Amino acid sequence: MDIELDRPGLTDDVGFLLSRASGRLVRASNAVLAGHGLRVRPWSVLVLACDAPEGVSQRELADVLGLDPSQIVLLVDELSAAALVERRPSPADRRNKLVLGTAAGQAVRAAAARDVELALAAELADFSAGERQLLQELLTRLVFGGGSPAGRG
Amino acid sequence: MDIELDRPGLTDDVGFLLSRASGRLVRASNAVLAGHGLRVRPWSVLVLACDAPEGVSQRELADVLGLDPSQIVLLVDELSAAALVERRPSPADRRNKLVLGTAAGQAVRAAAARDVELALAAELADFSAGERQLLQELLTRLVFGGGSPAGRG
DNA sequence: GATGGTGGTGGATGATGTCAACGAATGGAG
DNA sequence: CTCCATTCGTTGACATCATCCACCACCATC
Repeated sequence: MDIELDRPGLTDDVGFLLSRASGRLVRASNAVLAGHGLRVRPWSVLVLACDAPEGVSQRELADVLGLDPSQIVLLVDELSAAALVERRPSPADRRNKLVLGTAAGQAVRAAAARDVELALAAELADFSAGERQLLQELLTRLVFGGGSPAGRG
Repeated sequence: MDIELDRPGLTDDVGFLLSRASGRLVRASNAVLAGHGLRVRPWSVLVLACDAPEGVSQRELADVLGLDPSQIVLLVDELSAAALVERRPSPADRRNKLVLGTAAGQAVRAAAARDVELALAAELADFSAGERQLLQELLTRLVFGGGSPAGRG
């Protein structure tokens, strides 16, 4: 039986729910990505690299992913060792190293993306398409709306 | 100019958004909780312990928080050392150790909860009350699978 | 060619996530 | 009552992640 308290409990806390939901999806995604030799973090770097036709600088990666630049180095190292991405010095600014997805990287990205989407759909099985869309929009505003790190229009 | 891709990008991925949003709120909460000598994790244990009139078993804590039982041990150790909670053997089942919030724990919980709520409100500044409520409900369903623990509606 | 600012790299340290193994206690089967 | 499977708490180990700081390469300015 449920005991209803007159003060806000932990399960009403958006921060807690976010953390819990995130952990759940990360776990599910990791399980699926393991089949491709990836984890969530390297995979997200791979996706960003493959999505940028002209490559992404590591600073941009750190910015979008909300990670410390030193983490990006290791992530790109790992993907580079697997020949999924490659570092290329920027012609405009040689400080920048543009990260680009290789052909193999593109292939892995596509295959992994499908699996991740399936795992995600399984986690969101109780949600209608509209609800999922709504959740996505709310989260997008939460992440990129306020102190937008990537400066999205 | 923005390049619109015909395939789903990372920033459209609910899992990524969840992870990013969670990280953001955890960071903000940790910053606030540092003033009370706490972090998010120990704080959530404290809240659960204080909310349960008859205490919570460590297994229940691990269950609700989605953590490994071995993590709970360290968390309760830490809170116990700070005299915010205490372990009490369950009268019904001596395997169980019920975790209870002390008077000091209740006080810290109340004070910290206010600060956390303020930090949360700041992060959700762009959201209307209805939108925040909506987000909370969606997340609750995602985490607890529709079987709402707090009995909504 | 100094100076200050930026991007990438490396290292250190504490926190997290995950798993395996152990002792204590319970519940059921003989 | 004894044996056995299960559960709870605990400990230890190990990989990943978060955060910070120092360093070098490069760019822009003067």
